[in-house]
Amino acid sequence: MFRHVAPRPRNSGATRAAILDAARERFARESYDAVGTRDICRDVGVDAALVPRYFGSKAELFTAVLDSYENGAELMAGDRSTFGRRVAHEVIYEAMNESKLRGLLVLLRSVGSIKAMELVQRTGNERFFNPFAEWVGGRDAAVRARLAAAFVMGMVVSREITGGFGLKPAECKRMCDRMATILQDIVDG
Amino acid sequence: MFRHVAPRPRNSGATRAAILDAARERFARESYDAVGTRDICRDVGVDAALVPRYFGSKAELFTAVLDSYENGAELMAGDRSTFGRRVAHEVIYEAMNESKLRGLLVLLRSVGSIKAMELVQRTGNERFFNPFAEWVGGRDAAVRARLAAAFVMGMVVSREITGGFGLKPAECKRMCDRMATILQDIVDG
DNA sequence: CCGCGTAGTCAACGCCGGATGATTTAATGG
DNA sequence: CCATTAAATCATCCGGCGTTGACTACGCGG
Repeated sequence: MFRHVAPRPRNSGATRAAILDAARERFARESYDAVGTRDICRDVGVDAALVPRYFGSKAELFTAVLDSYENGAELMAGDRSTFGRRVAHEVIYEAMNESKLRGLLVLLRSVGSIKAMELVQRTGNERFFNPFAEWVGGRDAAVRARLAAAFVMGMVVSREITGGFGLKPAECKRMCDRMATILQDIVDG
Repeated sequence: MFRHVAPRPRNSGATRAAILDAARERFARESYDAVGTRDICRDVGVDAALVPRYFGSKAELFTAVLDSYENGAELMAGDRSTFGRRVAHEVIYEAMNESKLRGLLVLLRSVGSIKAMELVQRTGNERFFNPFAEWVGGRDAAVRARLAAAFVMGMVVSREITGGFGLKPAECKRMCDRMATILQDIVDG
């Protein structure tokens, strides 16, 4: 047979990075259990045996993905006074595929798999909730961070469960406004 | 060998019900993908071949579980003016194992499995969001129902992801109060 | 241009999932 | 008390999973 595509140049570093990238994509769409190493490697065009070779195991690849997302930073980037509006808009209007909040998706898709939750819990606390609480600051920062983060995650989950919000554009706008207000109130104190 | 336990009396209806019950339990704790028919049937003490026999397939057993939960009703039962306090307390303090909100767990554990989401979407809309929106009532009922439900689900997810809230009792109480206020505000208009 | 080291593939393993059809076991009515 | 019928089990299939170790082929230094 003819070779129709250029063969990937042999470069272990680049290949490893490509696998990590494909894994980020996959794990943002489906849970740890649902994604197979064969799926990931098919996306890259390499053999599945490279996962244990480059990462040790599927679980370690997953934690590498978790570490690759600056989970907290994505929420915290930007002006503080527009936090509510910014995040609400992101959650409701932006396709999560290209959203800055995709790191959150990886986290919340783990709900339901004991295996995945074990891998996620440390990241969830150390890398997301704690930094976010610090950013929130003020009285009861941990509490308010919890509330705000939960609201964001809940909206995402709610949308995923029903495949979109099923609302008219005008309703969507009002929902966005209200979500923004609630979030901002929480963050402001 | 001796027989140590009394054999289950042969009754297809009761056995079917027992399997459904065990499945409710399992699917409230782990996702569709993570739970195997063998797990469920081991809980009951019967052979895994009974799942396809009595329910057709694992997927149909799962939808039977979804239908068995009166998802909306659990949120809506009780006095309207205490909705916020009631639900907040339920989410934050009650072990989800015996909570009336367990039906919700089954729904949100599906986030992460395309297979499960296909099975869940209709239930999510028809059996949860729509009735809840009707119960909420008033201006923008659908919007406000979405917001309230998302908040509840988010708090559950957030707690699961980090294995508890990691807050001091006093903080927990303040979080509960604030959550109650926000929820009540949404439901009130 | 050749050989050596390594990047990548390949075939296979062991395991576990859901499903199937034949077989055994228990309850029931005559 | 036996025959019939339904209930439950058993052995098995098929496919997919993550992982392994042996193999192949590329690319670079001499």
